[in-house]
Amino acid sequence: MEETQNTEEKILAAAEEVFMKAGYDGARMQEIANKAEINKAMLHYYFRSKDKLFEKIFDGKVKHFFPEISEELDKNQTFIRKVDFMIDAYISLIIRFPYIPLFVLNTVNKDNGASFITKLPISLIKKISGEYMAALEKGEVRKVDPFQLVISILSMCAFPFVARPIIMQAGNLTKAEFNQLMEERKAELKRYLRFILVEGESRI
Amino acid sequence: MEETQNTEEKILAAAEEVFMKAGYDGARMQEIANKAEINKAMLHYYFRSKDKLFEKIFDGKVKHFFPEISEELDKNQTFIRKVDFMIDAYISLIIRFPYIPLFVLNTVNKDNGASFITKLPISLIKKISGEYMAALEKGEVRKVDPFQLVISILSMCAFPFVARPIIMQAGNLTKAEFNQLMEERKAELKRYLRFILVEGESRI
DNA sequence: GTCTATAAAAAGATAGAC
DNA sequence: GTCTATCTTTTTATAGAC
Repeated sequence: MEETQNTEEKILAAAEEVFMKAGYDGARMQEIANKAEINKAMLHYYFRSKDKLFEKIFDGKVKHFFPEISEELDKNQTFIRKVDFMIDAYISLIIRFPYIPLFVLNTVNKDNGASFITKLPISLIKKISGEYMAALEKGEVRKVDPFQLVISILSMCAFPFVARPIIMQAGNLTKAEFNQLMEERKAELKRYLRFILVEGESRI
Repeated sequence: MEETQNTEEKILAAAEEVFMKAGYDGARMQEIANKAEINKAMLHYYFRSKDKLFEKIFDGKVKHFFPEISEELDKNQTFIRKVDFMIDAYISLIIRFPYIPLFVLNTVNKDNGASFITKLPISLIKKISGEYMAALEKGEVRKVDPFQLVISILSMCAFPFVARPIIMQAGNLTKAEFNQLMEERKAELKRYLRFILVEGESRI
């Protein structure tokens, strides 16, 4: 944390924290003001309304909903290695920002959430599908439904984090142990994907 | 809908609808009253407070977060067939009650959500793990981490529904097309699980 | 049990002094 | 830019007549 954090930055940091944990409906402007160590009036002075402040936070965080791997996907690598990279990157990302998945999912599921959906870097999904198709042409991978495949990878990476309290209860885990489980999960998922995409191919 | 739906039932039906879509924080007692076609005072007459009403709804719906397949798991079947059954049952369940996953996940992720977690039928997770271990002993399945496996199955079934707006956007789908995709997903996931657990040698 | 009216509290937003 | 004080609206909850 910087010593020279100005008011706007303090508000943004506080708002991020509160909106992430409580969501839009659960967030309170008073709590944001307290956390930023300023008064409510300042929130409106800088950002006019709760809506506007929320949008600022969403815009800043939405890029962390999907990992930035576009560059990596362009490299000359096998598809399975690209998937490896994606799994590592995605799980690492969410371990760092564990509140983002539920935050984003709630926002886009709200009645007025349609406008937020367009802000997501959805192109990643199509890009991975495209990479898969190219790999299929080369005979690198088995034939599966590309869209379902991408959904499955994202699901297996992201869902455990939104279900964290349940998983912690089921496995009787501490927060540290949960993170450890997610670290180990990377290798496990990479194994799964090999089974799904390449091993046993000769029998099909 | 029954003609002879009394006030309490009307309130519960309305509350369920509103809480499911909006969550606790987003739900408004006035909206529940409107939907139930009674006035707000009645809500408090029957349920005292918003908290109490919410808890009633949660208690009634939480059983639908996991499918009821305990009986099926006890049958003398291969593990892979039990997983098949679970995938079909789970996806069918969520297609019927699409709001439940996000509703439950939000509730257990809230600061005061700890008390709600214990109400989930978490034993299912351990039961499936146990079934897996038995199958492993018999040489029916490959060695994987049982806990990670169960998490993966649940993830692949449930996550697409909480990410529905994103998936619909990415695939340019209508609601009906999305449900169709989820129906097809059953078969795709069953294939995946065969690749993961028994390689290409699955004999049905 | 059901209603209208209203209290009580919470929460977003603004006015105006400095 | 920052603050205190206040307004307005929303929302939960209750009182009391019928």
